[in-house]
Amino acid sequence: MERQARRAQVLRHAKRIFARKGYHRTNVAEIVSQARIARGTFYLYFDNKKELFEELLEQVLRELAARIRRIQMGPGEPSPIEQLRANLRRVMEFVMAERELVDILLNHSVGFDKNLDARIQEFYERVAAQIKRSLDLGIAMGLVRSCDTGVAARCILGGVKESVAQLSRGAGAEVGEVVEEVLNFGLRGVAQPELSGHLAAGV
Amino acid sequence: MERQARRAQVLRHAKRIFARKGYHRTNVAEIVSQARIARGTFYLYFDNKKELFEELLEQVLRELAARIRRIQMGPGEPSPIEQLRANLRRVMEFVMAERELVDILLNHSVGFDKNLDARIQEFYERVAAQIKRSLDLGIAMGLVRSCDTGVAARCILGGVKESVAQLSRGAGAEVGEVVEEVLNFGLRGVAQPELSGHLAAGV
Amino acid sequence: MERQARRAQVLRHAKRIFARKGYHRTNVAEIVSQARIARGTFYLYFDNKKELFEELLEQVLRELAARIRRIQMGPGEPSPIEQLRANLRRVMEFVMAERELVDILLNHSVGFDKNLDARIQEFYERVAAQIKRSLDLGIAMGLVRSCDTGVAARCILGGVKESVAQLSRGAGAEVGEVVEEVLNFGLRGVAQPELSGHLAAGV
Amino acid sequence: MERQARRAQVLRHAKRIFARKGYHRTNVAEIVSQARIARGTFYLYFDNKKELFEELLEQVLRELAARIRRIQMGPGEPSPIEQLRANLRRVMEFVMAERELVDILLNHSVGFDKNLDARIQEFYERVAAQIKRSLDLGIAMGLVRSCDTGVAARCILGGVKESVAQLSRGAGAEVGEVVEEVLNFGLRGVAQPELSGHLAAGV
DNA sequence: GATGAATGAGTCTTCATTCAT
DNA sequence: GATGAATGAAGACTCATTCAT
Repeated sequence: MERQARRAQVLRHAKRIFARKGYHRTNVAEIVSQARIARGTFYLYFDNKKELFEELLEQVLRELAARIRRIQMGPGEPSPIEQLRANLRRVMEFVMAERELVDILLNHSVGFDKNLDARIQEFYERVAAQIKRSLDLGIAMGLVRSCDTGVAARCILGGVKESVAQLSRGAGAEVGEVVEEVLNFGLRGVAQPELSGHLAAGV
Repeated sequence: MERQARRAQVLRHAKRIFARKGYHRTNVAEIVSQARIARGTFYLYFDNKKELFEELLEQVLRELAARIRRIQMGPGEPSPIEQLRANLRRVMEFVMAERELVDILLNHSVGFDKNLDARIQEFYERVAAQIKRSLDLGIAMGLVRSCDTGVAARCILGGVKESVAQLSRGAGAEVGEVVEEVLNFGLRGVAQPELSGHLAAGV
Repeated sequence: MERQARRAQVLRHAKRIFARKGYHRTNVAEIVSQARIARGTFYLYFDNKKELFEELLEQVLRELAARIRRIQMGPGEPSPIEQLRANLRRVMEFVMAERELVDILLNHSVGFDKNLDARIQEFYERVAAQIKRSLDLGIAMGLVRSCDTGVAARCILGGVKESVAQLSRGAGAEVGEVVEEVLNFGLRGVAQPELSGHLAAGV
Repeated sequence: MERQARRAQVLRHAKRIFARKGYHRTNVAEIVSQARIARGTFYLYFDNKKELFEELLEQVLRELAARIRRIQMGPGEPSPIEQLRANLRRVMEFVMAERELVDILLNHSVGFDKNLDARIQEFYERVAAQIKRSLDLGIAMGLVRSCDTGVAARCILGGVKESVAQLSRGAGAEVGEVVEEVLNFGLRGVAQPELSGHLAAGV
């Protein structure tokens, strides 16, 4: 486990630097200097610079994926809206706890490498598809207005991403308030007009 | 005007390559090879690689800014919703016409340089502020529900960005449909519940 | 003669720039820009940058050589000292009139090119040899003390060069005073001790 | 000290090449090839080509400065003339031992860079000033004839420089003879006529 | 003759990665 | 395992010279 501790140490420092300067402007020299290890040691733990970066990216995608849970419809489950709220809250709390990681995902990862681009693209695609499925179900249940659920899903995803970025930047409101507003906005955007009125201020 | 034609030629090729590979992975050698000019010729028209990139970025920001017009409230003006629709349409049409440029903005520009980052940040900030002002006005006029307009503005901006990206990627629906859906979604997301019902399918 | 005028114009500007920045840091772009001619035109008048530089150097060496006259011993000639003084004066007056050219010779010409180095070396060698011959003659005539005339000739040449540089730099005394002091110093340095006393203040 | 040895190795080779070809015509490729190191290794030891050159220049100026000692007038000190002779000898011996370094100073350093030019200029200025002070003192003591000591100092400096260059070129006499002749010449050039006779052949 | 756009060889410098100790 | 000196491929930029108009 000594090995894992070393890796973690390097990852921690690399994360900070990647978040600040991006992949290309970060050089191995700075990582090893910050992590207080020798240049050669770096390559004992990571195949190369790119692999390290990918590992950080994998970390953030895995964690985010874990925090976005599928809506459960069984009896005894919290209401769907409550589950959405919980999802959002888990995502936003992660954002606040791991700003640097989120920064890497949001700002420094696209256009860096074909494979990685695809990996990230795929993640968002999956999230968007999950939202779309929920919307389609909502329509079937008469809760969601009839609409192009593909586009609507993108709008919701985009709204969340932008709010996440804003939150990570440290500007704007508290996590709780942002969660409520994003949820409120998203729900009203797709809700059946007749139901929209029932969405109270606190949703 | 010969000079401008040459510049344009180089810009055209560079745009394509930057869009595909990003700033760092694009090298001057490839630009000049694609543009069928000699290495030195490049430097007759641009100070350096960065300056060329910035010019492309400036181009897209300028064009987008020009296409997003402030909502006019005077008599004889089209309805605010119609003006929003026109804004969205102009933006989306530009996206379709200049996918590569939009790609550069969306995927390859953040985390590249302090100044450029700030330049882009500022652009989005301005757009978000414009949206927020509209929402605040909407609240005063009783058209928009009471909400955290800062967060809501970010949600709208995010939704547009994500839809734009999707559109640029070539996936999904037609421009017209996307415009309508984004508009519809955004309006309902912030509209007074009583008015939401009046937003017909075609808004 | 139009052609000669053009050449002269370019030479004049090039001279100034070479004097200020040296051969390597002066580029053809600046020369043609200052001379208000097109880049291509430059090559109608000069084979290349180096040739232009050599021409300037040739100019200064030729002019200096012309101003350093062999001492004439016949009856009716001015005294040898008077002839030395005239030589020195002619050299120094040229220095003051053509500082830029002298600067090129003194500061920017050595170590630039094998051939040119040899050319300059040879010039100084010739001057040194001339001085040495005079000293040898002086010894034969009992005017000059017995000494290593090779080294003494170098000392005299060095003294003149250094004084010339100082003069060109604009620091120090008037031409007349410098001429007298250099002459006085040089003569005393080599004169027979018995004659040294006869060299009055004004030599 | 390993590091110092490496630096020294590179400096040694660079010195030789700079001496032969000057700063601009020497390229890093040749230095590393001669020093049998890789291109990148060069930059482990020196920031860039210019810094390396400056270090060599600094070396020669520092060493020369150390070898030129102020004349001490106290009892028990060697006679002033003996001290001058020792200074000259130390300088000339350094010249013979480090011809390449001296070549760099004498032939390749002027007109290369504003700062460096100033650095060298200043060095000579200081030496000239030191000579001038000695002459002024000599006048006060009745040993030196009344003269423009500024110009005389330049003549002496020039004589030494020229002799040094000659010596470095390998032409001419032995160090010992040159020292004696330069000293003799310089002293007689400025001595009170009455004393000039007392300066025997061996000064 | 004059022009100036175009050329491309030449140079410095960076940095991810390796390997002998 | 750890080290850090060494490597060399890669890339940006300059500038003397040419040549079609």
